[in-house]
Amino acid sequence: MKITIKDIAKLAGVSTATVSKIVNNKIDDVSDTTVYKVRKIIKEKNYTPNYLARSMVTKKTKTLGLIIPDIRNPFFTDIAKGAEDRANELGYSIFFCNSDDDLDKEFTYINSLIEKQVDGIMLAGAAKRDRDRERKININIPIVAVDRNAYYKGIKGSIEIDNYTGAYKGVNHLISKGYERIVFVSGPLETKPSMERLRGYKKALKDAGKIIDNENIIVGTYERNFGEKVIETLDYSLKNVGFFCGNDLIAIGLIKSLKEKNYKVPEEIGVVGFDDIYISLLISPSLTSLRQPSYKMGYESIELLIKILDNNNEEKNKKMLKTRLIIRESTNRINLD
Amino acid sequence: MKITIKDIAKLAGVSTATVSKIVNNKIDDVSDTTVYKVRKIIKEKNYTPNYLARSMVTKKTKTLGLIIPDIRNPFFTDIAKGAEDRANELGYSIFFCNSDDDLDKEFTYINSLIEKQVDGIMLAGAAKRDRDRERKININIPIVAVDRNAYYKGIKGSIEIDNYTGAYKGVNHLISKGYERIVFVSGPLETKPSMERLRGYKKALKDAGKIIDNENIIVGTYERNFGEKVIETLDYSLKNVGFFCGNDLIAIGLIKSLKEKNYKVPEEIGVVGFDDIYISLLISPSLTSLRQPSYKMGYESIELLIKILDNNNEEKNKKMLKTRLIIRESTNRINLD
DNA sequence: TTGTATGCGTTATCAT
DNA sequence: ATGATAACGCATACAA
Repeated sequence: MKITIKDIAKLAGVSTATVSKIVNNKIDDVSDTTVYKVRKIIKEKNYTPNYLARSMVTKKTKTLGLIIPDIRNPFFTDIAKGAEDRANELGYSIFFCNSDDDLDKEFTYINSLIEKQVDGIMLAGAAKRDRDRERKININIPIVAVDRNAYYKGIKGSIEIDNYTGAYKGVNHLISKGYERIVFVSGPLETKPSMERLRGYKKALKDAGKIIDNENIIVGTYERNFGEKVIETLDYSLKNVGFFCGNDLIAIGLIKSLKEKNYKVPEEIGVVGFDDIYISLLISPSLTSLRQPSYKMGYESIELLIKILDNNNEEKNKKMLKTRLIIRESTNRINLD
Repeated sequence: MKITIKDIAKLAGVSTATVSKIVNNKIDDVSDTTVYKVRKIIKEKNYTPNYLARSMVTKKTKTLGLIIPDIRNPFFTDIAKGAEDRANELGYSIFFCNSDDDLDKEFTYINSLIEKQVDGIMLAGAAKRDRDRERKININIPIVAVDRNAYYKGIKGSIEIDNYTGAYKGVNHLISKGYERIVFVSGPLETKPSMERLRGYKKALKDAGKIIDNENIIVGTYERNFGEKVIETLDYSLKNVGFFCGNDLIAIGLIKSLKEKNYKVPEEIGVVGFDDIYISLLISPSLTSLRQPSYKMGYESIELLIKILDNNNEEKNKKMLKTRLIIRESTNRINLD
């Protein structure tokens, strides 16, 4: 039988109200002696409050939901780790949900999280969105969107990456390395990151005096599998082509297929990824990529979410973090300019 | 204001008791007409029960805890994914915890999970254990141990891998490929998997008529970093050496350092990993490894845990899964035998 | 400074 | 077949 506040009250010869105050540190008008006495008994009896009962009356569960599209993508794993660490530091627990990039599954999870009365949700949304359906869902708890876009009513803040500048830097790097045709192997254009990267890609081409050709924009999913298949779909020569990829998984798949076809990377073909997941360092040739502060994104998203919950959110609830170009072997050839 | 069972009762002109019965499908002695009437109103009003209140009285939260050592290791990521999928299918939510292979952190998480009244815990324990301290913790909910060993009182079942046979197969493969000196680069020997693999390693050597030399057993952590440093510590020639590694991360680090020192893998040196994480396919040379059914381990652990919760656990609560040797480039040389 | 009483939303027991 | 009511463990408004 678990010990309750009543037991403590009886043992201490005080009321449950007094014990409750002491447990919650609202001891402004409780005498030092009773505080001492009760604390001692609490310690002795190893009493811990029942969270469920507490939540019933406070309407707060100290619990958050975390929804990410793909736990197998190290980028999201890092986000999750950052989120978990910060939540833990602030005394929150996290319900963990994997949407598999499926909006319906995301809906289901959101409902289930609301039923379980989480205080808030941190969401990296599924790729394909549906503005109308999302708007219809009645969400009365705050959501912080991270990385991906979403349209729920509950969204009260977001942590993003400067994808536009990141893409610009990556494409520009390929151009400066003398690759002639620059191909963008994009993730789903429904996602804001992809849209922004496309913008950056176009701007970089434009600034370099290159023409933008739709033939050079290939759209697929954020999966390695897509990267592996991509060259099969191209009907032009891959001589001196620079590939700018939507993420590292795509780039890794692409490099794999290029090697199998005996293309030389980086001599003939350059490849740039996005995310800088740790595998990118390990493959051969190692991958030039745009490093995202993924752990930080998770960490700060939870921080923002809890700040919103505490209503200390006078500051703006939108934050944009920077990327950094990490140059490795996959583009490291002598500049032909 | 959220709608409650009382509201439904009032609208239907029945008691909350009746509504409760219908909500929980205990309708043996409720008339069809009231069932129909109440169900209709529930649907109209979009009523969902308050889980906290329900849990207060049923003492069940339909919530589980999942503790793993390292979310950044794809092996555990896969376990987590399997766990989440099965929990979701069975109507449970998962609190997700990362112990960073730190026993103290594991303790803290277990306490916090118990406070949050999870129904059970699935645990892949931190590497270093402390039998005495573990035994002292009073745990009144079932724990299923997966992969790693642990000594808590609450442990009611386990899902393991046949590490002994796996190691035997891996070492035997190296021997059959003609590598002369077989070195075991082990993870922490406090973990049962490492102990079992050591047993398998020794048995394979013995069966091949080789002597067991402690100089050939290097112990470290399950991290890539350890693998990268390992050859620095060896003072014998690496000519024709076969490395059997405690996991793939170690093997990947080892291969990286071997390449940097211009050793030829697999011609001069063979490397076998353990886990077969997906990166092993992508590095160069690709890694021969022992595939573990990691997703399945997570999936079945949750299944077992919930079975124990439901008291349908007449079957034995211990299961041992098999490994499979996946041969790739890192050992693929012409047999010198 | 302390205690009493009520309510949070549900399930379960026992009458009716 | 249905309903009244206690109980779960706590926080809080208000009274003392």
